[in-house]
Amino acid sequence: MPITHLLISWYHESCRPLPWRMTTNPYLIWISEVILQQTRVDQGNPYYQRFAERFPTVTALASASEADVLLQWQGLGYYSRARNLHKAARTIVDKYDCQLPGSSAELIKLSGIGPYTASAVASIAFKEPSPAIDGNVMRVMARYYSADSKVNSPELKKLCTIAIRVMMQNHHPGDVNQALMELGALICRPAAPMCTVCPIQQGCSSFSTGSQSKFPVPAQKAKPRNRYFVYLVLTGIEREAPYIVLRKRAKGDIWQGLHDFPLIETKETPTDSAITDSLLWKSLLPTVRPSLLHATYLKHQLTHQTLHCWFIRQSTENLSTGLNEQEYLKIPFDRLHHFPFPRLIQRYFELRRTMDNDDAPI
DNA sequence: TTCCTGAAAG
DNA sequence: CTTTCAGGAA
Repeated sequence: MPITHLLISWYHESCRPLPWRMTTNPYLIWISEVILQQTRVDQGNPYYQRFAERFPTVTALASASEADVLLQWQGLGYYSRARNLHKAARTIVDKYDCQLPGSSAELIKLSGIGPYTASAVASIAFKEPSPAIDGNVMRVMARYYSADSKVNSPELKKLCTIAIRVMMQNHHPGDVNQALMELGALICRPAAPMCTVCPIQQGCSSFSTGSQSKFPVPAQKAKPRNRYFVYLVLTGIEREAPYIVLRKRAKGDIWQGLHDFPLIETKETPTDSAITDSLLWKSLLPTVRPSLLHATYLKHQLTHQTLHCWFIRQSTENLSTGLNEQEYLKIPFDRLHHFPFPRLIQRYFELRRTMDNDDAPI
């Protein structure tokens, strides 16, 4: 029995009944692929369900505001995926007559669709024989061929492309792509692969020499840089309603389009005097003396940055001057759930709720 | 190179 | 408990 047959038979018997496998709707297949980029199935699944319900068509997605889309995406990370999804939906409505383009060559022109997603969608939705090569697939192939090229290298991608094209000659391209990804997720896992139940064990070079753990050869990883954030958590009461001051994050840095608090960033571990010296503190609270010792500290790890964050609570009664209302938003507590926040800020809110363990959400 | 998070590993 | 890891596009 040829290896590809064994793989595809295994896939048809053992594939998980995931919601996006229950549809032939190219739009929903696209959504699921974007959500699953850099995201595990268990984490992405509930997001897919809610997203598909809230935005059932390209038109629905294109009609929504970016903030609405980000709100649905809140907590998933890599928020550019949500912004790009929204942008691409508008392109599809404006330039493609509300229909998802039917080839990988056209799909790849859309925001947020790269070689992997273009091939995945085109192969699954349109039967195009285009290999979809992600980290899972590269791991499977590197082990199968004991390939020395590093993960993500052009060499390894080329090897994958050629081998998978051959597999697609006698099988549904979407099944071949999904079978390889499913094998990588369920059997040929990063650690402790389950070679004893692997459908393509008999052809696997690494298995034959017991060298599974040597492949794929890892790429070198960059070291994260440290950043130091001092957040001012300003609360007050206006017209009997408690509010908190938020700031929408701008372009050119992390979390763009999401919300956090007025921020003092320092180059090194902040000191109380560094805070009083900052422009923001001098303009808002020149008579108040900050204490980092009494601030809430949270550490937050991103791919390329380690954030060290202190949260200083102040009542806005102490404010010397008015806030710039263009930049800073006074938001009543009961409207906070309309705003998308990064996980760090959600964690801060959760922490406050636990510490106060009473009525106030802040 | 840069973007984020939750699960896994230590 | 803290740190590392997995996962594509621009």
